[in-house]
Amino acid sequence: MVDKEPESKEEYDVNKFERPSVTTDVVIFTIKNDDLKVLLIKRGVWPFKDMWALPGGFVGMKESLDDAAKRELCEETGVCNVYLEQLYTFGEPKRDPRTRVITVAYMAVTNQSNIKLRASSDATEVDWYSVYNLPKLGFDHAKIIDYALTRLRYKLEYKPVAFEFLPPKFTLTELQKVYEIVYNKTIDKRNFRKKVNELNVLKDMNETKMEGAHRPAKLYSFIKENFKSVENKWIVFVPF
Amino acid sequence: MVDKEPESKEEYDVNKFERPSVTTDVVIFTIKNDDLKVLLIKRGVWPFKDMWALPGGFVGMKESLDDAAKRELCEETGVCNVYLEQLYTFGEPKRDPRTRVITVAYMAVTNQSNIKLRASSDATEVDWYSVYNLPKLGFDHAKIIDYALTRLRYKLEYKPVAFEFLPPKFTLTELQKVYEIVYNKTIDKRNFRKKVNELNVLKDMNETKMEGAHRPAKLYSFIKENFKSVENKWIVFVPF
DNA sequence: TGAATAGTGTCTTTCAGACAATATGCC
DNA sequence: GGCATATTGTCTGAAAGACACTATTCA
Repeated sequence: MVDKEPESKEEYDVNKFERPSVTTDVVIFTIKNDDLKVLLIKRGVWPFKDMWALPGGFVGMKESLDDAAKRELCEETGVCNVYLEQLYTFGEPKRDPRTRVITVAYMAVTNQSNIKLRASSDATEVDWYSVYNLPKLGFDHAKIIDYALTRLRYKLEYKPVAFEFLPPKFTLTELQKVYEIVYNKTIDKRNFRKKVNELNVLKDMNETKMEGAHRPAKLYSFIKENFKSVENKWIVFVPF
Repeated sequence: MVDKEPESKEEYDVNKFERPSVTTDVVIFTIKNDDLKVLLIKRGVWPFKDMWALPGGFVGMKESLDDAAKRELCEETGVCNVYLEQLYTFGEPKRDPRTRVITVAYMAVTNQSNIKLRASSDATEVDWYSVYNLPKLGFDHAKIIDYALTRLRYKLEYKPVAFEFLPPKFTLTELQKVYEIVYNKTIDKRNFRKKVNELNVLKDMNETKMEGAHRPAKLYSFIKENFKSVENKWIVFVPF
């Protein structure tokens, strides 16, 4: 016996096939205490109860993947309105003990100030951890963070993501520190400034920042419109 | 009334949440008649019946995403055992008129020889189309192909994907043509050979290929083990 | 020997990377 | 003046890019 082929939405049987669950998980980076951190939540429920994991959750039937990632991050951690990009989709059949769960991983970047963490019902604790010193993680989240770090380093080479780590006004030393911390290596100050200058994407704010008994530093802001990724190459310090 | 929190797989209710469908779609590239082509199928069923679309289909509950992409490509088109990499996941709520369908897009590359196309039950026709002259496509598949082409060009800069377009033994002119066709621009022959030579990834097969009344060309093969993407940069002709 | 493609080297320019002294503010 | 960080330019080596002639085969 052969089923009649559906010819419209009304005739289409949505329950014909068994379906997996789809979640989003977000690796959110920030810089705090001169260290690259990711936000983790301590799970309050089975599976991996009491272990740390990435914020994330099920995708609603009527929301886009981007919206789901945004919503989950905001709900679970209080981190809202940040730079977000899709990374990779992890779908090994056994990666979640509950059922078949496919997760669309996202990467986010924010500056540390103005972020007030909050714990949700699913998470007993929320905290920043150094990417170089992670706790034991549930699911395949260690692999996801590893992937996100590779992407972050790669992305910083050719897109102006570094500014997402900084407040709207920043000094050149602060910008350099972002690269140094993400790449975990020191950079020559003169070469750095030479390259940044050639890009013509910074606006001198005619303000200075003083902190300590030394010469104050000029403050700059990033002019997004001036950035041309096709014509100008972006800063490349660590080729992969 | 509050549900008891599940503490094991047995207590977990997989049907608590409504779930989307998940598919894989594959953009497979090849070079044929000096043109970059993608494989399309003419849909035999609703929706988008009689329009062209990417090969793909629903992910099985017990197969990985990579396996699903491989299987669908092989089943629907007869193209099996090829280079495959995950691209991006498209999940706009209205992208499929049947129901909520999230698709994990893949990119594949193969050489044209040895491929015998076959049509499956879902497809009335299977054929190669120039990426520069595509027919009207169903779903958001035009966007997916566009994304794939960008990735392909980018990937060719730093990974040895070009060889996937070629048979095991090839001439330097054939290799150069791959880059010229993918980037849609001409390359200087001497500069190309200089760069390829510096990479030390080719083995002289001590054979020649003759076709026509002119000097025969040497045949080479690619030595995968010699390729070091971290130390050596790969060929970069068209920076993005 | 003419037609067609294979194969080869030099020069110039650009950019990355190494490198150190002066400037400015606070105490 | 001492301390701490900000700011600035030159030189060198490597690699990209422009460019043209000789070699080999067949008809």
